Amino acid sequence: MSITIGEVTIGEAARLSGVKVNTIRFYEDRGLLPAPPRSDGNQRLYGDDHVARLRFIRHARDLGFPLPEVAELLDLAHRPEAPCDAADAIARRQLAEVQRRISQLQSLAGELERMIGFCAHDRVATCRILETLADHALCATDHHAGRDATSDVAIGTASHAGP
Amino acid sequence: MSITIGEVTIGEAARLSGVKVNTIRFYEDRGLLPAPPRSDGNQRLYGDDHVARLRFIRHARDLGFPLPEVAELLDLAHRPEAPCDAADAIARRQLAEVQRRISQLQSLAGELERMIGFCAHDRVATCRILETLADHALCATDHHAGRDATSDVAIGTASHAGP
DNA sequence: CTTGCAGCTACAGCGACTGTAGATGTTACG
DNA sequence: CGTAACATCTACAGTCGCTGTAGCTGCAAG
Repeated sequence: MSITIGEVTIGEAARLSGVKVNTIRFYEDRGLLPAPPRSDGNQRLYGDDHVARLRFIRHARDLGFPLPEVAELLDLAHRPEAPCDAADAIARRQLAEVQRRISQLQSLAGELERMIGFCAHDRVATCRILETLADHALCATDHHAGRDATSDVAIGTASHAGP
Repeated sequence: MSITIGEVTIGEAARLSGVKVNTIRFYEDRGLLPAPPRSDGNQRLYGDDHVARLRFIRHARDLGFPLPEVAELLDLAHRPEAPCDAADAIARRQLAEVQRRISQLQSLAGELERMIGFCAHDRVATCRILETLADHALCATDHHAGRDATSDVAIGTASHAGP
């Protein structure tokens, strides 16, 4: 018989996995997806296992795992007897990273909200948003510089002071 | 007189602004910072206005504004008579983007927490983390594909089905 | 006069793709 | 069977926002 069910082209694999065609080739190049057999006309032919692997990669990527960690997870996934501590560690590391990014973004959102709330919707000259950026610019690096910044510093296109 | 106070080298400007030397040159290249005058020995000489501008850029970048928007904000900042709606719009756009990223990351963290919570800390064969990735891999793209994925798909190195 | 750091230009590299050019393969229609 | 339209092939450039490097030159101190 030799029924090779589910052997699909790269385009079909892309459709089935939700990974773009170019990205599939990219993953192959990076060793995340083994090189598939080719047709007579040199076209890649993928089986269900490839497609499943692509979906695994896609999901892991959606969760924010960088490619090296995705590779690690894939590696673990096909060694069923290995202890799962490693996978746990990777997931926890990733969770910590994600939480770090969330709190970073939250303080950032808070500052943006404050900026927007203060905006008088008048002229740029009195715009709190730009003032905030300029003011913070002046004080944000006090730990770098001892010099007391004069408050009349222009943000404009630095016209160079004549010699 | 022609007292050109505060003319500093690039290294000093870096220290004062918190922007790295290479990054300052990069910003100049990208048109965010005007090319400063040079010394006899061809070295850049920055004034207070340049340093203030660098601090403005740095703060805007810290808030996550991409460079083109930073450029827009800088543009606005030195046109004091322009209405500040544009700055407001940029800030609001940025806030929306940040909030979008936060909620994305939060659902992501939720999923990671669920994965980790379910982990039996046994063998990979029963590891919920890897199963979650594989399972979701199988259902996550149902909207792409009509084909009902068989549940015995291996994630392992796609050994190609013989012809 | 030498030492050593700071600055100069120009370019390669990161991560994770995306998009393109130009050649070939495959398929549908007449 | 021909042809048109589309899919795939390889190979490489571009994206973003830097960072780091190599191999120079400038400059202040001892």
